[in-house]
Amino acid sequence: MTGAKIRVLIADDEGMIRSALAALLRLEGDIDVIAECADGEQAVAAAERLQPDICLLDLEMPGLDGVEVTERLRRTVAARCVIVTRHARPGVLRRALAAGVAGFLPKSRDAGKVAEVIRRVAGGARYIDPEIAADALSDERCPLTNRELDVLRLGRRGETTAQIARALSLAPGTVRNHISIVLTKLSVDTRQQAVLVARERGWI
Amino acid sequence: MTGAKIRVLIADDEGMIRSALAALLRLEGDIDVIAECADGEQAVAAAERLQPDICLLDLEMPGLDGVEVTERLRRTVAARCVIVTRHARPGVLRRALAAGVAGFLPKSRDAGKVAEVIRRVAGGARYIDPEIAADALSDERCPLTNRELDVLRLGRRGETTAQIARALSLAPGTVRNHISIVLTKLSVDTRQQAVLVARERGWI
DNA sequence: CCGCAGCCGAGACAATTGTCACGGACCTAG
DNA sequence: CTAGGTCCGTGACAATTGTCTCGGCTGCGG
Repeated sequence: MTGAKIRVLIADDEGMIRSALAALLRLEGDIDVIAECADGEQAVAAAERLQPDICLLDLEMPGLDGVEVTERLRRTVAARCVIVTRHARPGVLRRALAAGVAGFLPKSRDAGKVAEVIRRVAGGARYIDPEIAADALSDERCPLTNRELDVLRLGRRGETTAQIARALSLAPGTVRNHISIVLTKLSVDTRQQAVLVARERGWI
Repeated sequence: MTGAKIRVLIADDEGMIRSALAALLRLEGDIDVIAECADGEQAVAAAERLQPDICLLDLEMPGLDGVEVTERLRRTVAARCVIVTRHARPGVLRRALAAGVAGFLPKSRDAGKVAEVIRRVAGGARYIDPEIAADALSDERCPLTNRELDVLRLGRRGETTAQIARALSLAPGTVRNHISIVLTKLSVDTRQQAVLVARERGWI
């Protein structure tokens, strides 16, 4: 034998994929799944307690998302984090890299890839999905200003102008003005479309 | 041995879960995964060609969704369909049952459950997730009329009234009227919120 | 100090969206 | 057949949203 197994923590809010990945990884001789978590808080708590080698984190989770978990763990746990996500966009990748993740894999890839990435990352290398990385290089930065992002975020769920204005202590006219600029910058006609585009690109 | 293996077709647009489920099912001695499809159209084509015993269909897929695939196959293929979904709401279950699905399983369940459900359904029984079934009994029906659903669906992505009206060959006023009634029925203030609520409850 | 550029905030105006009252078509019970 | 119900379509009106122009503030390089 070549040494201890790689100790892996898995966090994903969707039970079916969490258990499926865990089952497949357990079939690998060199990997030991030591924890399965359904949300970010659980993942942080379990990681601090068990000190895994690798954390395999879903990006979209209630409470803390995968990148936020990575940030929390950076100071307290030596584990290297791999982010798995269904919405693999350049903006998301940038955010993940800034948080110090060691691996980034979209869920469109084959499940077998997961074990491969875990091995590479455990060996000290980083693994960034090449396709998303290429997109990230050829893609421009978010053209929206902070205030514009605030307004867009507050309007994410169809909130009315008046509600957004109250939440930010602004005149309604100002909110409409910001939104108008957003619509121009993203070349769309309604705030709902703006929200979709911004989400799509990982800006909100 | 007890007979031929159960021939299963899998359709899910998310590669990771599709391949993970396929890999796990292949480990079962009595199940044979004969096709993996990434969308509804592929699933229909493959099912008509291969005549599987069971179709394991994700609900959320581009193009045809799982329920629509079930409807298409009802006349041409003897396969029994199992729907797997991440948004398991009573409305969705009702729609699935109306289409004649034989199994309904939310993705929050353990991956091991999938093989169990496939066996039961292949044996002629139906399997409906008990928790969702209970919800469906105690929950009210969609109060929206067909036309109102049309309008809401066409406006799903923030389309403008004029676009919806053109798509349905209606006067803009009519579209606004339908939307107004929808807003009243769902007690919300904007069409975007109406879309969110309707999606949440599985009505669109 | 000045000019300049970018961002924020605001109000006036125009366009779009939401509300209301109405008429016609269809079905069903009496 | 007739009354009462529901659904669809429509236009007039009101409310909200989007566009435009403006002024104040800050930071930066002459």
